[in-house]
Amino acid sequence: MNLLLKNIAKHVTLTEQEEERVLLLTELQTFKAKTILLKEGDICTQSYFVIKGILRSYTRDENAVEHVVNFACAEWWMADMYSYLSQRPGQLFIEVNEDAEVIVLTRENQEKLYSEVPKLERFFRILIENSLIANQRRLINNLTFTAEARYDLFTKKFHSILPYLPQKQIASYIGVTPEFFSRMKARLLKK
Amino acid sequence: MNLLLKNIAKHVTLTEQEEERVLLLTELQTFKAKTILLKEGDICTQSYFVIKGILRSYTRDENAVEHVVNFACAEWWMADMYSYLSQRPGQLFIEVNEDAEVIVLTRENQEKLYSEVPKLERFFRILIENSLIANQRRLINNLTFTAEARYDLFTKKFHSILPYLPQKQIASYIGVTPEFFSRMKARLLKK
DNA sequence: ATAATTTCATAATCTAGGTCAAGTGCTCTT
DNA sequence: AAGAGCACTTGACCTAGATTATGAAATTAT
Repeated sequence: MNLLLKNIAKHVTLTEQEEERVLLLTELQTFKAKTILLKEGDICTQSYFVIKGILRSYTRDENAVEHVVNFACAEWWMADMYSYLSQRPGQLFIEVNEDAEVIVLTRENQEKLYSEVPKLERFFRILIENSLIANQRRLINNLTFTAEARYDLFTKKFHSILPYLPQKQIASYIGVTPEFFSRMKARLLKK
Repeated sequence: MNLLLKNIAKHVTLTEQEEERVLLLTELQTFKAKTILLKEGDICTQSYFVIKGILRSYTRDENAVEHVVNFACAEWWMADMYSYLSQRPGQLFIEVNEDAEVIVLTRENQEKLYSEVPKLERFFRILIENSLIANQRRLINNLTFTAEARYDLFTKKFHSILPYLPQKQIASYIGVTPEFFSRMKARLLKK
């Protein structure tokens, strides 16, 4: 359970009482693969800190084609940030890719934590900042790199979970069809 | 000058003394079109709140092709967030598109404001949150929409400054070549 | 004003990546 | 153990968008 506390400790130092509060206001839960934690149109009332397993977020376009937005493995957070922050219906699905153990933090409890442990304002601000930076970088990468280069970056970012990801999901994340991805991989192996 | 204060007031309420501090720690500056405020490799030590005119950020890829990352017009912030937050060399250029009047906030003064006016922690957190949301949405749009649909979204987001933007920059922002963009526009006019 | 530079349009050709379709092996039921 | 469904591959064909090139119009500098 203290993986979350360890993670917080990387950015701010809490007293034992403050750590106590964090433990009390979060909850460890386990989910089987294929469980859907959030659907399009839902309001995202909780965020997930992954201890074990893999989560995945995606949207469906007007042709019902799924587009993977992100994966989260151990020590990553997952939520539909738009919906979570605005408390309005979002467009993301969040699904369990591999049997998972996650720490659940409700929006409500996060607000409580903000007032009871103000240092956490700083912690979450840093999280959001990092998330923003990662997003901007990915946007730039999508604009400037070819599918092959994007795949290369992907393998670096997610190498620890690579063998667990179906390649149609990887294809979707980097923005190509599964057919093209399959061909591309075959081409890369020849080199 | 109080456009910034008005903007802050949308999210947090400051006392007169606090507003005083904000005014003292920021500075109004004017820049001619084509001025380069930040270059690739620089450390971004200040962020800009636009009062008048237009700023633009972009990267150059390995073939020296420019990719527009964003535009900022009145009441928008502009910075290389990666570099600004991490204080490490960034990859963005920031250039003045149209003669501009901007409020400059240095990283240093922002830190001062955080400690002198803690409410601003909240203000800037909200800014970053909104920025993250906008970015994620754009990423999803790029993955799910065609160039034509992306152009449509662009005109909605930037309609107020549309006539001032060279179309090669618009093309770059939505991720197509100027030639293709020109033909696409001609095609759209026929409808 | 005039030269120089930049922007925009149009056309011909090319290619990264998409679509549709068929077939092979998996895994998961039951 | 048999079938139903997925995930992946491969092939033939298609298209959105890139590239290269050329010239006209519009800005900018001299």
